[in-house]
Amino acid sequence: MKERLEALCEFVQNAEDVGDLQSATEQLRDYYEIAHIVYHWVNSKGERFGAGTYSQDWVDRYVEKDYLRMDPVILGCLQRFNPVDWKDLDWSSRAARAFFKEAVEYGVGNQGFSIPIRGPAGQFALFTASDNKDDFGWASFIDENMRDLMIIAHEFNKKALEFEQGGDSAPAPALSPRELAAMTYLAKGMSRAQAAQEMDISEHTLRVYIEAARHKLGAINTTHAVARALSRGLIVV
Amino acid sequence: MKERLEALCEFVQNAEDVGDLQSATEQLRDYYEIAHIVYHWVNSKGERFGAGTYSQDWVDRYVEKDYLRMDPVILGCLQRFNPVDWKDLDWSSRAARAFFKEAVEYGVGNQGFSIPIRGPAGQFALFTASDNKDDFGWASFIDENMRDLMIIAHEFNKKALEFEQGGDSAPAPALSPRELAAMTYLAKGMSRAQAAQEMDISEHTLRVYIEAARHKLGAINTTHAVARALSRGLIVV
DNA sequence: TTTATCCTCCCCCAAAATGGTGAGGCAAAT
DNA sequence: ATTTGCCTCACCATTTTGGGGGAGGATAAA
Repeated sequence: MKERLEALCEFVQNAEDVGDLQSATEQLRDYYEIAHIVYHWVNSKGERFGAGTYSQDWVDRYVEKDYLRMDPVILGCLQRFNPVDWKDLDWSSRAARAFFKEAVEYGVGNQGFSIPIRGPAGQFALFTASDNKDDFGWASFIDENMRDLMIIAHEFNKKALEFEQGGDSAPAPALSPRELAAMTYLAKGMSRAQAAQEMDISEHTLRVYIEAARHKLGAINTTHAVARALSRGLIVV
Repeated sequence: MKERLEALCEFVQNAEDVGDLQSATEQLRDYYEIAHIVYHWVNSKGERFGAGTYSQDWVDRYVEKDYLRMDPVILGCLQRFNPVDWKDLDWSSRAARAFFKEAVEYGVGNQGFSIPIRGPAGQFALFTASDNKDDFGWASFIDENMRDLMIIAHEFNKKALEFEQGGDSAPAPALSPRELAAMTYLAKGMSRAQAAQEMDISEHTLRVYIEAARHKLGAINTTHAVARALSRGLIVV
């Protein structure tokens, strides 16, 4: 059985387009003998992609109702690091319970397990397995397969990132040390005067760095430059 | 052997303080028979913690020289999603090569493998294994153990997050939709006037959002607020 | 139902940031 | 050896932000 999983991992690794990922989710679902496997991600431009085995009806419904903005699975995972069982999410609001009821009606399954994955520049993805099982059966399934699922989720995400970067590769301009320092201090909320004092240079000089960084980053003002430097992982606050 | 690994995973899971994580890195190093295992992380407040087997001399040297700001491993992983072999990083600059040379002299090892891990609220961590090996030996070590290392890294991070949240829970200030929109437009480089136009509200109203966001985020100016919103993953540009 | 949060609008004025232009010394890379 | 990039300093007028105040209506949770 493990060999089959290896093969599936390789299948994901060799995927050449989103269709292959779609196919991979179907194979995984069959392999695990559960209701659904879904992977979807949001790239740094806020565009969404998905591959999974949910029925088209449910996907349409989901998009139509803009459930993404209230789905407790999404909201919960956005604030979490570790994989989460759907049972542990916040279903307290009326809207959330109605949503869950509807999801079950559409065949999503009454049990679910979602793995959040984050990349640089705000990339966020979710890998989900769901099924109809009782609590005990689901718990033992998760216990047994969680780690494999995490590895597979990782493979999916690697691919998703490849596809994204294939689209347009931002060469990530390098900033000089002083420029980085300037950006860092500004990101910490210092004024130019304060940052200049911290760096022990004149405010005029500091401005030169800021402007240089702005140009390199293609930013139109300081806030924009700091945002880009952060997004691209050039500085850490 | 696998059982031993399981035991180590459990050891990490049962860690009660940073000292236990430290001890875990030592056991992992011995288990894998390599030079070093290091885990270090930056929490949402920008504080750094670490647990690992590097010599105190090297750690002191690293802090003293503020190598964090130029270490190609850190810089590279901040821009990456997937685990990376040190060989694949950017060592082109003179400073980077000098740094590497020095690191080797301090016994860090000439080969390394680092796994970047991201959590919500801008949490960022790095799990690193390093050793002295030739390219082939290292490659086969990585090939064989990468997945286990990823799982272990995940366990470390789970613990680190627990400790952080245990210390003092930063309640993760939630911004309202309009506040988020305002932050997003500002992060894109728009002026208040432009953002207001984009949101189809008066500039005065926009200012209310910006100030509300500033206060919620504990930021002292707009740039700071945008930086925090980005760091904490509240907005994506 | 009450309470809380959000959304929207308005005033004034001081302080800070921006944009454009210019210039010299120094180190590294080609 | 020449070019390129980095670090440092300066002035001007204009635009943008920041800080303080106050107020009404809608919506949603408790």
